[in-house]
Amino acid sequence: MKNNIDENSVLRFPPSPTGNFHIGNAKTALFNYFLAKKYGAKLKFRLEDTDKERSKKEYEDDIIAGIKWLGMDIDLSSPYRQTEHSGTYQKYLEKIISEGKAYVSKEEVVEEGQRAEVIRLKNPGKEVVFNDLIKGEIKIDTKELGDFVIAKSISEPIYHFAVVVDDFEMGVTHIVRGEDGLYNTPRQILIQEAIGATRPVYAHVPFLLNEDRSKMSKRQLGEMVSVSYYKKMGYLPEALVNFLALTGWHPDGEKEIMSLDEIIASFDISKVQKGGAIFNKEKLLWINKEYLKKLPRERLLSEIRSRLPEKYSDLEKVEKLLPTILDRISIFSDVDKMVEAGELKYFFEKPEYEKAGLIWKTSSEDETKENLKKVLEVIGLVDDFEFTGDKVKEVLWPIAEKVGKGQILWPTRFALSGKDKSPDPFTLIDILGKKETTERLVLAINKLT
RNA sequence: GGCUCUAUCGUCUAACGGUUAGGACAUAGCCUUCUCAAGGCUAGAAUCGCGGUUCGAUUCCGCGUAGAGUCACCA
Repeated sequence: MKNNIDENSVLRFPPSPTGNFHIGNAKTALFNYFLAKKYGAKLKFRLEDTDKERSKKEYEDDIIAGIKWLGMDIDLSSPYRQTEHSGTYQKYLEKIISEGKAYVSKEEVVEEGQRAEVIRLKNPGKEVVFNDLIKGEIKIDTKELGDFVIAKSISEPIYHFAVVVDDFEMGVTHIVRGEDGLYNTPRQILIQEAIGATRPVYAHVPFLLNEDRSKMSKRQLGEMVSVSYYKKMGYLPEALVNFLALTGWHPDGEKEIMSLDEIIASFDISKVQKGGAIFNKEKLLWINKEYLKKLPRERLLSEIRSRLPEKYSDLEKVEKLLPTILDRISIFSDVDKMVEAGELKYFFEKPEYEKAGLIWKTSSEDETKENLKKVLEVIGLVDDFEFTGDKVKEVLWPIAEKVGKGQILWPTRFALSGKDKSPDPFTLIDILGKKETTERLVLAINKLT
């Protein structure tokens, strides 16, 4: 289906500031953004803040911060606020009432808070048909809707009416929104026809789903539904954008790691999947790691250092440690986990351990002591000024091969780390340096009798 | 329940009506290794069911089935 989007088109992103920026909302915002950028169309930002009870400034700020963080270059300086256009709604309401297309209706008050009078649209009761860019032709019979309510009073339009008026006033030509809007579309089309608005082109983007295929919810996924969570957890926004683009859409080739520009260039709304997609967090993690690998060293260093405690601040050491850390993290908050698990501690201070840990499974205490002495001796032969893990490996490896690699390498590594699991001894030696390595070996030897 | 939408490996997805149904994540195994991580290689894994149309259906149509969404004086 032709989407007819060009540089004269107007798209929109209209969140209501009644909650934190939802990841599903970010997905539709992104799809709008890809389209706007690709075709040079406008993307207007609107705040649907008519619900005064639930709308909050903090949510508005959260949404704006999220848009910026994701790297969407949208003009956020003067959003169209529904609360600033009440006069406009009233004008249209009065117009269609006077034309007999809507009317003030007397209501029976059943519940508390119900109005005795509301405004209803005179529903022609026809079948509404529209072509959705993603879903295809949709036919819905509006008869059962009856004369539905469009405003609580002449100055209080309800959502559907406000949206239609806003889109018309803003010159919106393409509405790309979440799938939940699909069923709202026919009644909005009816309102459009009543006020004499032109019909925009629709595209309904499928949901992001929970594991059980229900709509992604805070109830099931907690904080994971909020964009701010990903920032907090140290995901890279580029990775999130790449991931979100890939849920429900796929480029022509098999390349999945794509820059924003590449996504924009190849994005095609007609190829968006019709069904929802379960949020695959493992894949997101993998994508993030791919982006991490490509990150400039300086940036990596500063992000990681900012997550290390004060006592691990030795710059030279952290620089040496960088590849080791990078191998073990997918997101920056994994650094926090490493710190908590004590996986970094032994790089900065001497480890504490029981001597039994030093002994390789097929070895004895005596043998271990002898082997460590041997290691110490050999390491002593490597010149101070060319002391690196590789140099040590050159001299130690032949011995390890002769005596048994487990016999030599396990106690060496354990003496340096005090851990069953750690990077290999040469990496440790490289990071620790000659003096510290020697000291730790001596301590280990002295533990053994 | 009415209405609407959806249906390819566990997950995200490719495939003008003609492919040994492709890729990625995850999983398993192997390699590399003293351990862990990373990396490399390999493997298993799918067209929801039944009918039709067609020389030929993952693809088109119908009916089932399953799932989701929606049925406000919320947005």
